[in-house]
Amino acid sequence: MEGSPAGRDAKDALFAALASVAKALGNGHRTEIVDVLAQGERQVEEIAGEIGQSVANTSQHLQRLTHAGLLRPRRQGTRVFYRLASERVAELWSALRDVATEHVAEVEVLAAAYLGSRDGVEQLSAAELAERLSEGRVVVLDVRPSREYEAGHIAGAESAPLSELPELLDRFPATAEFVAYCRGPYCVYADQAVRLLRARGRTARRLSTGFPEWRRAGLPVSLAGPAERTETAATAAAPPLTAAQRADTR
Amino acid sequence: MEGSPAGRDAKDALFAALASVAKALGNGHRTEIVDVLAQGERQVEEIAGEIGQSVANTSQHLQRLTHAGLLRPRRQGTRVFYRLASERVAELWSALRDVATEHVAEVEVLAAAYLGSRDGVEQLSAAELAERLSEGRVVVLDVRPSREYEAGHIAGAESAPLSELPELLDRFPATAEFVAYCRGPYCVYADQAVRLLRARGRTARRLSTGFPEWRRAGLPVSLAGPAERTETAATAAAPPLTAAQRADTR
DNA sequence: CAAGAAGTCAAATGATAACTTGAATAGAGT
DNA sequence: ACTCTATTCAAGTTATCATTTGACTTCTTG
Repeated sequence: MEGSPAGRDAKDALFAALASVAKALGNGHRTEIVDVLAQGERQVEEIAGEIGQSVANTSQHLQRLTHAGLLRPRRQGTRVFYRLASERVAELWSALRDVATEHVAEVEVLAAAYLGSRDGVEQLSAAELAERLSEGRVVVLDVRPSREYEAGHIAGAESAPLSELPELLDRFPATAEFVAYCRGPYCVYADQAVRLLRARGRTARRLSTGFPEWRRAGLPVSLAGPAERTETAATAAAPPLTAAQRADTR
Repeated sequence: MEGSPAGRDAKDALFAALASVAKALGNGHRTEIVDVLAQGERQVEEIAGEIGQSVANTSQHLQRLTHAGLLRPRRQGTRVFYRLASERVAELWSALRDVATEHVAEVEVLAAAYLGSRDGVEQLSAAELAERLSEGRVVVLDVRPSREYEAGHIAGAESAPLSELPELLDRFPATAEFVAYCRGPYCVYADQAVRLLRARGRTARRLSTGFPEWRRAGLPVSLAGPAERTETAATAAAPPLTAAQRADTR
């Protein structure tokens, strides 16, 4: 009854199909793609640029992800825009990242190598930021490319791409408490912004996660739309999106 | 600044490390292993039996999972017991299954082939079951092997492995409303139990998920321990385990 | 210390994967 | 119809994966 050869082949086929989704995520370039698309849809060439691969190769990766059900392409004339198939895909990516962060020792080392020394880059959880934000005690900086800011950002955040950050600084009092965020926990921009700010004697920390996680947690965001609208946990889409919250409150 | 070749190699290495976890799950046999281990620790030979593979091959799969950080082995004399590295691994498995279920059309077909026609096997969400259970309106049957029942089960459930189910039936009134559950959404036992019960004119449904999901949702369970104890959401470990809840309430 | 049991290792196999290169589509603009 | 652009396809190479087989290690027990 247990390992009965009865349903053996059927069971193997079923679990192989479940595993096919993991297989699609089992490549560094494809996880990078998912990470980028968590910010919003992109066309092939843009994605290729982001992951530093040829367009042909990127196209094949995109097709594997699509066939695995993780992406949904949208044709527009000669262009193809890819986006995540659903919010759940972003949640899966989050869960994967969390497990890797917790159980793969190598990740810590590689993250330090990529993000730079994290000494002096203090982190802040989404819950803490939400609290301070509601009390108006912080200046929140969105250091992603401005296009991503425009597609949606933390309610009340300023757009401050790294290149423009120095000039923007004069607008804020010397005592301002800054919090920078970008795409996710392994996005460099926020770390660089914090280092830049601290080098200029400012008080700055980074959000431990990124915009997609903040949004999934139902925290207040501003989204691009017919008319720009601000959503909060109260007005957000029906289900309270519990799955994302652990990722944010740690 | 974007695809700057500066941190290119470091970024690739980091994302490759994150993807390594997905790679470990990217094989049907290994996902089966994770599914089994979500019920509790097992030794190599048992696992090999469950997945219908040779011990040597199973051992290598177990080692890949271990090196990826998903499992934690425990030696005891000549035996090695494998278990999931943490609850988060089970959450990752859940997230993966959910995405596959939602976005991979093939899964539905293969599930039907493995579980048998699901006509007449009505499902019940964990939330619904929790409600009926608290009102004492159902008989909950744990149709996993009794060892798994003993390691932990839904509070108030009866152990009813398929082979013993027919005899047990006499103990319950003809009007009893049964709910069967087993390892997870793709576990056959519960479906078979429901069909068996209905063939005998009983009223029966299956829990849509399984014991691990129920437990992670903080719903009441009985766990094996020094003294058998019953835990509920109130007495359970500190964080309310929000991540699991979506999986259960659907 | 010999014998057995439980796992692991090593080598060999056929199958997939990743990336490159160059060619092929398929809309859009002229 | 020509041409440009964005994307995909096809073929080929090298690397990695899954599985089998048989030998090996390491504990336990007589």
